Amino acid sequence: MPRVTLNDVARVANVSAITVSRVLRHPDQVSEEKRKRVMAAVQKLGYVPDLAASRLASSRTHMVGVIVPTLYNVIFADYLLGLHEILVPAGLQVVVVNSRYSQDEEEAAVKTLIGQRAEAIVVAGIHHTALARRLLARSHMPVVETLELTDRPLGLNVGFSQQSAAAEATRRLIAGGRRRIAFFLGQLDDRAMARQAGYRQAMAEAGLDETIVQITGLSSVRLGSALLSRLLEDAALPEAIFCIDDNVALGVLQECRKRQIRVPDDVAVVGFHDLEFAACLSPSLTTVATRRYETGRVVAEKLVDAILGGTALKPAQIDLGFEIVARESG
Amino acid sequence: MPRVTLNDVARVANVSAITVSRVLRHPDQVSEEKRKRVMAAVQKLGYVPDLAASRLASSRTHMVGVIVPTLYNVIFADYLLGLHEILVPAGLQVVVVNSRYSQDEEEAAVKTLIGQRAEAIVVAGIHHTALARRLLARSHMPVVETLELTDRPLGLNVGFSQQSAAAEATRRLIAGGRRRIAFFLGQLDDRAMARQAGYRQAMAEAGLDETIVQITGLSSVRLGSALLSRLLEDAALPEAIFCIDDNVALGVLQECRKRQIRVPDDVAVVGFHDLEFAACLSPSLTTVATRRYETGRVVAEKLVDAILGGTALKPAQIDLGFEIVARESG
DNA sequence: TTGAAAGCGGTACCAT
DNA sequence: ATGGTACCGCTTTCAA
Repeated sequence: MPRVTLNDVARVANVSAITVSRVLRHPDQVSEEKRKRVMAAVQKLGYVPDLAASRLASSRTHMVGVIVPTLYNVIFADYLLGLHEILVPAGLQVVVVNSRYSQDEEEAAVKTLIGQRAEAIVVAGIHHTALARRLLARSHMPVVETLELTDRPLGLNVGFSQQSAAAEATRRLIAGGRRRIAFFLGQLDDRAMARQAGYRQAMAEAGLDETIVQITGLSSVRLGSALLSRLLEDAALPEAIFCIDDNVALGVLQECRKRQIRVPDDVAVVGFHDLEFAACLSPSLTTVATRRYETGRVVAEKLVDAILGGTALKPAQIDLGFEIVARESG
Repeated sequence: MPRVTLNDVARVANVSAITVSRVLRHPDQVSEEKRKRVMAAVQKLGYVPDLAASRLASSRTHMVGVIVPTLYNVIFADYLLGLHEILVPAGLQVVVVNSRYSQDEEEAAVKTLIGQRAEAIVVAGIHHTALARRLLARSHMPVVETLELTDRPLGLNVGFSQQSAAAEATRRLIAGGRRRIAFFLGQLDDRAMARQAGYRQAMAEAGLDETIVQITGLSSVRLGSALLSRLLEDAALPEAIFCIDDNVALGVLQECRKRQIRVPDDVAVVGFHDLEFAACLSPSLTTVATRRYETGRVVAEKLVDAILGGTALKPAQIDLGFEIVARESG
């Protein structure tokens, strides 16, 4: 199946190859007559330019690579939307690669994106394999690490302190008079680890004992339900439960309902992320609002400046912060 | 910033360029001594092959393009996971492009993917612009349409009948003695339209009046809550509410709780998709289970056969069906 | 096992 | 405004 090439179009339109190329990229540099002939030929043949050839000749790919650990979590959808909304209108394509919470898959993704000669790489998180770090550092391309803060950024770093956010939320519960506060989580990925550290820090500051309940697995509503059941198997109900995220918190709320446990009277429940449903649950969910969408936008704006301006991305750290949103659940 | 090329590696390793290429792709065809020298040079220089050049020379891209309308809906995460799990081990890269529920953006995505010379295109849905259809038909590449069934498939078609599923769920409510049944939805995308048609069909069959409440927007928990509030502004509570999906259903359940409306005693609530949380809500949610993950796997298996086997994708229609899951809510 | 040369499909550069 | 030519970085012959 012979593919339609620039030369095929040129032959049909009876012009040179370069003229076809110009019609497609700078139509105003070509006379109207030839332009029409070329466009007609393009239509007729169903010609679509080969981006690999274009990239090889021009060394432009118009492509930004974005590595995320999962697509199961709405927070990444928010974040990708923010990136998308700025990059696409600027003529840059967003290529999403899923690393499935594996540093090795992340390394593979980095190789792929460098191999594709992406014009920038945006990666969620700050922990990478040594080789991935080395490749990114050498790649001479703009690199952005997001959603956490790091002391040794590879380039730009936009996010917030997961640990401070968790510590702050825990301190608030303590200030509200709750003493026995449990921390519920699923898998211990980087961000979960940072939040757990924040919880432990706040508990230690107040001289309180930790209660950490973990069942490995992606965070989910079902997981929240299971975590509460697990805890109640061999312990009394705590005064508060701080959940790794809102999905888990929703599961806890459902399980409380099933067991006739009153929230917040019997137990306070706090989530993380302020997903869209948090405000309209009954009771509404107290949580930590994070700025995923803004993160995407800020990153994208910096990248557009750097890529289209042809300047290097200035290394910097941008802390977008977080906010504790107090609602009915605790 | 001069990029490291195959020739740079060859020079450092003191071999020819083609030998470096062989070491990277067919290591067993090269003597151990040279192989070691080459690998050392690759490491030292941080060489990453240019995929555009490779593609141009070999006409293989190892890339499958997948177009989805949104990343906000977990059903697409399930579906992508199924695709991922088969394609990646087979050495094929999954490139996800978001069309944001726009046929024009879908057409742009098709152009991009054809331009990238993806080895196959998988698109969610069966409605496309005329040009997108034409380009796909001409592209000579395997094309798969998913998650719905169509009479005129472009190639392979894997999914289920959204309309039948919705009609079936509605009939079940009717059979349970419910008469005044409302249908709640957000935006009227293709799949929403098909489900609405199923609801109307079942209501018409039974000679019942329709009550359709719509507020444009992505489906969400908040939307479900708003839809019930809207309905109750100028109508009595119906006997049942069939929601466009489980998120909306969850919103309805929360709003019911807030208003002290008992489910299923006062009103039955039915969702769509059987998302992970449906089973552990209280009351648990009756819904229509759909097979997103299996869809992804089946599609991927067929593609692997076609691409690696070098055979054309046999046009066919695969109906994966659906299942009504009766739980406490209705 | 190894290498030289041609060429994949475009674009940059320089003429005309 | 238009075209000729070299070349982007790699792989595919084909020969040695």
